[in-house]
Amino acid sequence: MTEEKTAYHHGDLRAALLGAAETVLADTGIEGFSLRRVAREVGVSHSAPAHHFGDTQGLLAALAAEGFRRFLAAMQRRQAVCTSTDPEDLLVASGLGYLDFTQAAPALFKLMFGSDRVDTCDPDLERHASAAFDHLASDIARLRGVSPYQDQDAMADVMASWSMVHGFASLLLSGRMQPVQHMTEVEREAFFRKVFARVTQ
Amino acid sequence: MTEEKTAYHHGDLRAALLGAAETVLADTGIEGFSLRRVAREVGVSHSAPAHHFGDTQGLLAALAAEGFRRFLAAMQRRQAVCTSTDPEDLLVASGLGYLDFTQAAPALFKLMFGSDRVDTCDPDLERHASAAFDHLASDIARLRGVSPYQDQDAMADVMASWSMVHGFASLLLSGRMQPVQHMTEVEREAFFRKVFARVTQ
DNA sequence: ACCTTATCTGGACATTGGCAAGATAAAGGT
DNA sequence: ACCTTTATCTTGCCAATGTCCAGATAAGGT
Repeated sequence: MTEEKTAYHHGDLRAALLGAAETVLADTGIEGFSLRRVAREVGVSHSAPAHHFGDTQGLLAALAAEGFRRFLAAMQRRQAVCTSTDPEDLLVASGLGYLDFTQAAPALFKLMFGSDRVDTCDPDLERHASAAFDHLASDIARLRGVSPYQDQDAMADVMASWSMVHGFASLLLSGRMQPVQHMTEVEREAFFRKVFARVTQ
Repeated sequence: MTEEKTAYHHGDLRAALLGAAETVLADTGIEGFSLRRVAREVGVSHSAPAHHFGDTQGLLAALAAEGFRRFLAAMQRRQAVCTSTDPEDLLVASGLGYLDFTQAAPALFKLMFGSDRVDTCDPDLERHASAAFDHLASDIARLRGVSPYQDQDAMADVMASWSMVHGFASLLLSGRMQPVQHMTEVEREAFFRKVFARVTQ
């Protein structure tokens, strides 16, 4: 029951499919994504995934949920290595983590935010997406001293910083931000800090 | 050679296909987009589009180019009805035009920025995308009194405002901006002005 | 009139997602 | 031990899709 011996009952097909799905996604992009290829990659029949995820939407929703988990982790990681305790620096750190994620897993990022192929009603997905949003909200709460959920100006701050970093990342990925496209990683980070500063004052 | 009589030689198949493609795109989304359905909609054989656009990528690239044309027009329209001559107001007007377009043609917008299914090397597409970018750059040039192409701070301003409005629009479309989702149109515009003000100072 | 070129049709093929029926294994109750 | 139930996976099937290819049809130039 360990590996490669059992023809039937893979053991942990669900996880294996998710892993393969991410590979395929990164390889072919969302539009070229194929459920059958994922199955082939894992070495199971073409309709094996159905039992675990229902259909393609289901698999992609699960993958997107996993994406949001890592997305949040990326923001927290940057904050963890941030020596400062200044709320503004911590917000910037989150922004940098945001960018880290989009650069490391562009296709996954597009899936999470842009795609029509995910079941956005998936409760697990909703939960993890909300968790990521809450992280940003708490960054702003720390910065402004008031919860965005109770103060409309603070909520506008949340939306402003979120829109900024999200737009920056999206444009970068879509290849339409020519002047930034050819920068080195350090240059890009410096440039982002400069841009992001316009919203954190 | 006017209408519906000629079986062969449709007359203006290229334009008809583009029109139908937009309808199909709005109807099924990018991922559900089907070349054969576009052909069916127009009433031609399934491989008629190939001669005009090559393949699906080609058609979608042409559609995206047309999208950028209208995208620019939407920004200019808002500026045209803007009574003020204050550079800041004019920039905000562009932002509102940006939003107008994304709300009016969400699928087209996603195609233009998010999709892997368009041939991004298409020269016509490149040209119109650049024109839209230049419009924003000139808005900033007017506001800062210096061309972004010659001043890195001004370029950071361009990227900041572009990222902001683009992120705002994208998040709105992806349905992940819950607090703003349920606003009326006027509320949303007021909120956007508030958010966007954070980048125009 | 003839030839060239542009435009469109129709058939073919591999690939895809989803469905239904069946095979195989694990678990659970007696 | 045995039998039943459930979970898991396979196989065969279907309609739909994108792209290629050979041809049919029209338009234009000579």
